[in-house]
Amino acid sequence: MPVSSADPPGDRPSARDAFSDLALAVFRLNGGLIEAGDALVQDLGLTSARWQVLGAIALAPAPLPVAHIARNMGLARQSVQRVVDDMQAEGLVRLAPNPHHRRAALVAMTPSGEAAYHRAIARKDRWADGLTDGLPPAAITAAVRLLRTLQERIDASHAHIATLAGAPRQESEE
Amino acid sequence: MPVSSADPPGDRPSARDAFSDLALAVFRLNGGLIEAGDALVQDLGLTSARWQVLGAIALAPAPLPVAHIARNMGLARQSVQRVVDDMQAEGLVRLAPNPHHRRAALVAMTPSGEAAYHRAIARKDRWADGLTDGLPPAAITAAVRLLRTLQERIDASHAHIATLAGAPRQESEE
DNA sequence: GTCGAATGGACAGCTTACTGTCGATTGGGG
DNA sequence: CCCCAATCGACAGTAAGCTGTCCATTCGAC
Repeated sequence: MPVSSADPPGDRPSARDAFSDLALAVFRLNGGLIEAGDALVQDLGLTSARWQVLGAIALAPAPLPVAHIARNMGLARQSVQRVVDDMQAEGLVRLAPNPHHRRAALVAMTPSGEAAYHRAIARKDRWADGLTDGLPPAAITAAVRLLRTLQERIDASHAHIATLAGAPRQESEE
Repeated sequence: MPVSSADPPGDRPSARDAFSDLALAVFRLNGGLIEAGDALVQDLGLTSARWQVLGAIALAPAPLPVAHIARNMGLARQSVQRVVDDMQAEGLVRLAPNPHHRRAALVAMTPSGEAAYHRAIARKDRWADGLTDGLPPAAITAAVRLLRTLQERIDASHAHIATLAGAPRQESEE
């Protein structure tokens, strides 16, 4: 998405500008988290993406097929598929036959995958302790709630976006 | 980065878990914003990435070389370079000679680039009005502040990460 | 029982970020 | 004055997301 203009001249910061600032902050933090996550687990044979997939596997009560994992993560099937293929080739994950569907194998961690995942979590926890030191937990959870609310509204706004983008004129006057 | 485990059993949500939840929310919202931004400006010949680069150009008081724009955006030079090349090929942006450096041309918007950019902003504003409706602006700015604080701490934590990742043992005991 | 929709994987190709390496240009220290 | 460090662009290659198309499998409606 976009870039904010400088916040407003004199008055209260409009929700518009606050939203733009938030979008910028999300883009930057996304990059920072991925970069830091990669550095944190690099020597375990993991990356941020692999770690996230392992997390989705760990979170599920039973092994799932790739497409199901992708749905849980909010990603496209193929994105997860490639990561799983790579991890399978390196022995972090294995594919178990699915009694309910012949082609849709179930993805499960190997012992070495579990070991890497747990070491990753331990590192993340110690890292997070430093990052959140002195920040009120309530502030963090409030931010999480706000981000999730926006996420839900965005997911629900596809029709509105089509209107805004499709409307031939009328956008010159906002 | 990672995935949270379920939030804690009975007690207060630990900052650790809140942090994991925040990371997840940031990943998802990042994806949602990019997707929505792409849809919003698609017919203008823009993408979220192009729009952000144009924003960085618009924000600067004077035209800048690619490497400088990239620094301002927190991205790698090459990422911006390719987007600029594409936009130049399509006439959204033009390269002006740099009096101070023969090879480092200055990037400036063409009139058609400016037009697209302003239409994009108008759409974003109307979209943002809907998304933030009923949300207290203070909540948004508070979230922005939190995200920026974390961003700064992450940027400053590279040494710490190296310690956590490098320390051969000791991570089994957190 | 059969057909069709929903779901899943495979294959191919695109976008946007990254990295590393190279040569060109500039400007400052000795 | 010269050389070195910093900066910039070019080129090449990687990671991680996306899309679209195709075929296989399953399951439910009829």
